[in-house]
Amino acid sequence: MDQTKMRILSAAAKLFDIYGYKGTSVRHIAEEAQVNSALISYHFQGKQGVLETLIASYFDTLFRLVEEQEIEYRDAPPYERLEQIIGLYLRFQCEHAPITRLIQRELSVESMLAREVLTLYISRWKHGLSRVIEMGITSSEFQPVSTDRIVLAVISQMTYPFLQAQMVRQVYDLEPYSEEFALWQQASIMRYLRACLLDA
Amino acid sequence: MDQTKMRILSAAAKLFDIYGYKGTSVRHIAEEAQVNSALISYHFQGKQGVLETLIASYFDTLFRLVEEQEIEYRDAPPYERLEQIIGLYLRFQCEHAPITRLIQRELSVESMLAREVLTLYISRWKHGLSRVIEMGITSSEFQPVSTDRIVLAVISQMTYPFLQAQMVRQVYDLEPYSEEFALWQQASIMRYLRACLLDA
DNA sequence: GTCTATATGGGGATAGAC
DNA sequence: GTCTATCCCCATATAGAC
Repeated sequence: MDQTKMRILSAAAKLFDIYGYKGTSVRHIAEEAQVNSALISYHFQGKQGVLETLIASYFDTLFRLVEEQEIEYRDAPPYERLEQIIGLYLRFQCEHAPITRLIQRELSVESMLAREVLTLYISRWKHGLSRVIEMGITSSEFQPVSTDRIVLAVISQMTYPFLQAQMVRQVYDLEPYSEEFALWQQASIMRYLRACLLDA
Repeated sequence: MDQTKMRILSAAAKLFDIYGYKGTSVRHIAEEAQVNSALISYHFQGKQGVLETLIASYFDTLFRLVEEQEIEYRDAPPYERLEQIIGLYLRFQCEHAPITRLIQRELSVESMLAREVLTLYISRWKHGLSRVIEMGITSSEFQPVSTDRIVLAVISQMTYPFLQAQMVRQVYDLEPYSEEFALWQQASIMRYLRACLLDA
């Protein structure tokens, strides 16, 4: 990928994150990327193409990492695998915070794109967690519970603080991108999971 | 409030929810409300005025309900009060789902309005929960924990499934506005709180 | 309070030169 | 691949008649 395309993508990611997709103009992206505005249509067939490229590469990278980790922890017990996958998701969200926020926000509006992202990517994103839980239930290491509901609760705790980073900073006096926050978040989620999956 | 203003407000709430604030035009609101588009500027000084009115009345209603409940449960033990306030927040979110989604989405974009909502309303929204937890800690009924972090985890579990209602329906096969979902959500949050506040 | 008509600006996209 | 100039559309907001 040549330099111009990269500059456009990172400028767009930054501005979409801050002002939203509709709140960001092609001209503004071009200015931030220090690139002529016509190049955005040339390289990405328009503003929506930029968004789609960002989303696709976000999930492609994530799923590649998940696959690598699944091979590495193939023989680990479910609880440990759960801990690992949650750690991976959290780290990834934090390292790709602008696009995470962008995706989560745009998913909540009605659009063709949102529906496609849900079916193409989000179900697989969820599956990364639910398969590990189901594995633990099958092997009787976890209580038999409604996997979907548990996964939804976990994803809520993982994702909401990143989406509402300004709220977290301003109202909760916490820094959502700090190492300390990530550690607490993981500990909190694992405590929840123990209460659901291990205790009666 | 006369009928025209009401029609505009409910049309706007519906469309802002579905298409987002920026994704909704004044013309579209007027059409949905079956009202002349000039009346929106006349009654609310523009599109942003409609949004501000919706947000203000949402929180005014919520805080009124919270105050009423605080009087009613004045002498109840902290755990029961916690259960009550969470139930109230959940019911309110569900009954005012479009505006809840709208607010949560728009909060995540950088704007003057978002900052004002955070300082004016969200801190008080959080306080409704944190004061009950702090009360329980003071009376030694709860473990001494970081209230802010717990409240953030609770709010995440309460709010994210409503914001991402389409995801919940399409990927999790759950209906976020159903009675059954609300019951499970409350039970799940209380289980989390017991694990944090009561157990070692 | 409500309407019509319109002013004014900004948006995304592209044709065509280099 | 990159730039300039421009087209066309749609948005918000308002002036002024009723």
